[in-house]
Amino acid sequence: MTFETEFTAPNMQQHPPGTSIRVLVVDDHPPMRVGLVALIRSQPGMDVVAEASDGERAIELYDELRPDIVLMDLRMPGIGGVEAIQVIRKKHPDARIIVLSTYDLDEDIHRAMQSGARSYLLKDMSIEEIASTIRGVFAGGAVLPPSVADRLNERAEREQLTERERDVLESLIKGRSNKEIASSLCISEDTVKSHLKTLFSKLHVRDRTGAAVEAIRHGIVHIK
Amino acid sequence: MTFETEFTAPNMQQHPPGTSIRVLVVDDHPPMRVGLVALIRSQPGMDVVAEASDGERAIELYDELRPDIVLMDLRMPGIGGVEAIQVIRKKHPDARIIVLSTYDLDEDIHRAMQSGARSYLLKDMSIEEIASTIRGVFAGGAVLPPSVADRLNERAEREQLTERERDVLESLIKGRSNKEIASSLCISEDTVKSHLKTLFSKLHVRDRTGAAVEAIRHGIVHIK
DNA sequence: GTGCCTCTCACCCGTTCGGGGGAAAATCGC
DNA sequence: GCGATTTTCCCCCGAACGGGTGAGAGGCAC
Repeated sequence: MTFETEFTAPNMQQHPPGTSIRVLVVDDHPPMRVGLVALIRSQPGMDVVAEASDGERAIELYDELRPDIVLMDLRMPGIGGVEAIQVIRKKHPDARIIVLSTYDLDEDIHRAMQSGARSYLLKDMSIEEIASTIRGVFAGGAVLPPSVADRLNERAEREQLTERERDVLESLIKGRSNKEIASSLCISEDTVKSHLKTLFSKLHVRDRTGAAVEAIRHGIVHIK
Repeated sequence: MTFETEFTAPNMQQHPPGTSIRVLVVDDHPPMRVGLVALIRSQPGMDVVAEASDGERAIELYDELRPDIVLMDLRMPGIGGVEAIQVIRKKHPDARIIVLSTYDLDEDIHRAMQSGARSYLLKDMSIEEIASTIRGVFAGGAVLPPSVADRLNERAEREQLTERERDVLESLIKGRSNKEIASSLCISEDTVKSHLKTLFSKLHVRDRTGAAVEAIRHGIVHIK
């Protein structure tokens, strides 16, 4: 699986005169919402039709308004961005959703893209990049800025964890010993150690502490 | 050390007609800067005199413009917010700086306040809270919204780590064994174990993995 | 079927880790 | 100077951990 890098130039798509790209903005930070709305309204041929501060409201507003583009933050209270994307795309497979995240947590990028997001932007990008990505996605493509495509591919090249390995990892981060992980997952301690061995080699670490740090660093497991 | 909660009502301070509260906005995320600027400009008696996207530029601009208020993000590339606050306050002890952070990482709150920030805001706060805090700090007080004061006090009640303990903790998070930590800090392995014992009890964990997770969770040590 | 992967479990063995003590310097505030 | 804190080091010891190796059961693909 490789992500393409067809980054579009600004204004590549001329929309019909009189109509605008209708955007739904979803972010839990009020000043960020103000910024995104101002940014979009300042662009010719673009308008904000609604704002939401969580995933649940975003789903409602999508159903109601059918915007052309959704600009979706990932980490939000309640229903997060990834889940909201899944719900929206299930009902509306043609929904065009662009993920906008603070972190370059590769695991979240991956989950969002697999859930059907068309593009992924980081908040440290310029307003030009953001605007041109909206135009590009509206024009129909899965538009990714080069830097993001690189990160996605880097993530894709990383070794995948199995479901069970993830379970062990989560349990480990809760501070449990091998014995406790075993009983919480209803398997033997030897099996836990077996999973840990493959886990260490996949994450390129040599002990549980390294595994915990690496998992948190890459957003494989969320704490907080 | 206890932080007071004298949260001010909006518009508590009437500034002289004709003059405005001159604000410097510092944040590395372009859309967030747009939002903060729009938010401030929309408030009567407030204006943005400049924007910066990193600590270094913020320091330059403060020297040049002497704004009434600095709205400062903490996590930025290059010189971070805490260091920028320290530099500015050293030259200008009367500088009024408000920290604006995405995370409620208690350790960063604490460092920023100890470096001389007058108040601390989180990005999930409303534009009303942000505006009224700017007015309050301009009026002269150290204004903290109640929720933030709570978090600060919670942090203050937590047990303090000594410098050496912090060194050991950082080294631990780099994935080092006790022996490696010892040689990297030029002390004996027994000393490392001794520090770890007190570290575990202060952080209320029982092993190095728990210590690593807890340190990252509370922002005591930054990864990434 | 044959292969591949995942999940499960087992045994051995050396190392590391963490808890329990104790204690001597150095630093700092009062 | 005196007490508190910090930093340094030491000992003992059992439990936990991690590496090596092997292997059976189940699922899926070709």
